[in-house]
Amino acid sequence: MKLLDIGEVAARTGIKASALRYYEEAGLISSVSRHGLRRQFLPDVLLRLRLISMGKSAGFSLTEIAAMFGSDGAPDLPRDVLHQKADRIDRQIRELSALRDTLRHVADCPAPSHMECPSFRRLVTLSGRHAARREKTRRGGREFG
Amino acid sequence: MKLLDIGEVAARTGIKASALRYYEEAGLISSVSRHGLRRQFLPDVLLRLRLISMGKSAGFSLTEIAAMFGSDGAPDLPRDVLHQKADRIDRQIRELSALRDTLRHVADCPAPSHMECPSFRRLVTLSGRHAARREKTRRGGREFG
DNA sequence: GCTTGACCTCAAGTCGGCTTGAAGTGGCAG
DNA sequence: CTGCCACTTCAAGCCGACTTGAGGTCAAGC
Repeated sequence: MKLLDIGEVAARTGIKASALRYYEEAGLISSVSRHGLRRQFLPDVLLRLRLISMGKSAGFSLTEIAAMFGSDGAPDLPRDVLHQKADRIDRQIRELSALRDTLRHVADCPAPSHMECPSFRRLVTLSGRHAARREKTRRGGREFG
Repeated sequence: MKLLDIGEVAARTGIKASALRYYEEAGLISSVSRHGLRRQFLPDVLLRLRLISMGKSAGFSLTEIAAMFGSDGAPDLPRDVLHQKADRIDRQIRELSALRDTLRHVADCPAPSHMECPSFRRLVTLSGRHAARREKTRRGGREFG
């Protein structure tokens, strides 16, 4: 079983050793042994780090990510919670698509002021067609989306 | 021309007044006048705030967002830069889709350890099929994705 | 004309996510 | 045996994005 030195993990993932230590501290990854002082990781950590990176992309906090992927890398959460997370990601994908389309539109549309371009306004407003949820919508709440 | 009081903007968007003031400070939005002390905004600010919210979703910093959407809400950047941003978003969408699929898979797959489930591993590894870029890949760099 | 309450300013505080610096350790090459 | 150098710990620092608190202002309603 070949183990990876923290330095190698850093090199292969592009994540600094300091960040890896921080992740371990936070319970996101774990080293299986030491070689001298040096942490050694199972190769699986690479997969796990990809998962973490994706989670971060999706705007989840490290704490949420830790909760999502339990000890063996498999989510511990009940099915419905997982599906909720997936739904949240779906909404975000829609938002991102709208932004991407908006940027591309703007790159190509010659209108003098985009605020007056109907296609522009339509793009921005798209994906926002549900009522603005008010009230304490703290952490994880979608703002007026 | 009906103007919006900051309180109304806050109510309609779900963004706290303090955050709106912060955004104004940062040059992301601007108030057009005061009623007494109170900031008044053009209705367009709502659209602009949607744009900002989307940009945040996409992981752009406020500074990047400010650069993206110039004074009138229209991006100031050269076409190719805009397309680059759009490409970055596209990659992120792919990552998010992979995460979403992974979550859904895990919610439904009965394998005891997902680390050993080939579909799981495939899903995680998907969207990661280009070489890990090393070196100072600070801010905006995609990690091993 | 006084109170009220939603706003104002400005400085300081908070939180997440790391990074940096100082001081130490230990395997390995020469 | 001696460096060396990549790692270690721990505390402190930093940045972005806000929030909070103290103290102030002012249009509107009674």
